[in-house]
Amino acid sequence: MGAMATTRRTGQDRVPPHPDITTITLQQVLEALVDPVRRHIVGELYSARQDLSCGTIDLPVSKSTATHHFNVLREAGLIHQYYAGTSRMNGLRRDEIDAAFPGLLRALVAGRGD
Amino acid sequence: MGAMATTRRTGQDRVPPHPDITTITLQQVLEALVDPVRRHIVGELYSARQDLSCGTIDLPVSKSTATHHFNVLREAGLIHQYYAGTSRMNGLRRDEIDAAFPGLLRALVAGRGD
DNA sequence: ACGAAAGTACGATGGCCGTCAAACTTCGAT
DNA sequence: ATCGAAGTTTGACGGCCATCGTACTTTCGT
Repeated sequence: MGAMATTRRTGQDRVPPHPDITTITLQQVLEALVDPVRRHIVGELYSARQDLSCGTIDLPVSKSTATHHFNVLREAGLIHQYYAGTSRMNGLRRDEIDAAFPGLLRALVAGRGD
Repeated sequence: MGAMATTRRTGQDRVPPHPDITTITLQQVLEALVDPVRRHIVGELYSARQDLSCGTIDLPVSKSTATHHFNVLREAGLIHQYYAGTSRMNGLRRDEIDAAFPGLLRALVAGRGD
């Protein structure tokens, strides 16, 4: 109602909160990575070795569900997200994950056959 | 009412089926190990370095639930089970797991802090 | 200024899974 | 032969989570 009374929210203001990786438990990581769709996302980011927008990774789910999965991954400290135009970019927090859970990421993405 | 017509079922006949480990997918393993109770069981077997009966591992759940968890672990190819008297023994299939999913077991049991 | 593109927010829904209690089975000991 | 110990089986229940459609927001081109 208040005609544009709210401050204009743009660009950087849209970036969601990212957790400190050291506060993440193994339990959280496993709950995030037990889902095949989310593990697929991580696998793509892992082999791409660069940030990817949500759209570039095609998933067997609707857009709203995809958003949900990216959110879970971010909240688990596994990816970082930021905006580039209308696209939301996603990057794997590889080094941090490796530091917090040595060997885990490699063991999971290596699990080819699934 | 065939008086004892059924063949007496004893000892070895009670051992449940164990899957060939190479038929197990990473997805199955993760679904098994995402549960904290089951991961605790695996952790105990891992550090004990010997077979343990269900009773020796104390769990924060009822006996029937414990049975359920051991079953899941067996069906996921992670443990083998056999009877010793009234006790059911459980052994970690460590070498087979390591062969099928290199580095996974170590990464998971190392996750101390949860 | 408009429209399309790329996601997001919000319920609603459906299925799966961890949990338990109660009744039962199997075995060892007395 | 009985009892107790150790698990199992079955059925029921509750909660969580992946999924979707719809409506909405932000940004970029034109």
